[in-house]
Amino acid sequence: MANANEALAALADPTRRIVFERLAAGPRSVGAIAEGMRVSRPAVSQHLKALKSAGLVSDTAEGARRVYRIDPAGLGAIRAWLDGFWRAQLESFRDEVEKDGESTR
Amino acid sequence: MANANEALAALADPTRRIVFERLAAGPRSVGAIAEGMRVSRPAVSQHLKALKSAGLVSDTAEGARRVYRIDPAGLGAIRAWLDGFWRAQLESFRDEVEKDGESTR
DNA sequence: CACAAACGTAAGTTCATACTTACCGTAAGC
DNA sequence: GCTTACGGTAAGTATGAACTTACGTTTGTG
Repeated sequence: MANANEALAALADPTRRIVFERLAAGPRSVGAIAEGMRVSRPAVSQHLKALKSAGLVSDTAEGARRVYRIDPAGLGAIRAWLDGFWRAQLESFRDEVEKDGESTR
Repeated sequence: MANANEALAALADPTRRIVFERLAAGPRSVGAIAEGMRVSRPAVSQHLKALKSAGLVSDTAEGARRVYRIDPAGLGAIRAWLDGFWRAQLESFRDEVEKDGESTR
């Protein structure tokens, strides 16, 4: 839980990113998240399960409803993974400065 | 090209992450990347195509071979997207301090 | 105590995509 | 001019996963 691999895989799905971005605005219940979305509420539940397993969200029982909020752990894992690449990349740059070649993007 | 969505989707695949991580060690040809991997060389080619479309790698023709290297643009897109969440999350934290509830991870 | 609301889960379907083999173009070596 | 590396692309297949509807469970309400 909260490893970069699973977190990246979880955020790959567009619908799941929408769910996640809605939670960025503040904690919400499942129904509130699903409201106005194009997928059914059970679908949102399944996405929340995946996000939770990836350490990206956490939930709290609040009576009959269940409030989800963003868990910084998952974000942190991705950020750490990313930072590793930044560093490696900088070193790699330093190793081979001055090298041309038409980069075909 | 180089938007966070596509970059995240590209890095979701485990095999593609391996390819990407190999490139983090330094620029390599397609054959060199595929060497020792469990998938065929054409598979690696297809993954490189996806990574390139996501702005995560760039390639250079070097005689008969084609050398791939990491493109910082894709990483930057993800990082920017991530930083937005960091900020939003901090504000959201500040808004509702002091709130208990057993967080069931 | 019955009914409604909120949510998770099971089962099944459908569509995406990661892989394979086969083929084709291009650059280098004899 | 042939033949051998190198790598991209086409076509076809199969596994996974993102949905749907249906159902069960818990809480709150009359």
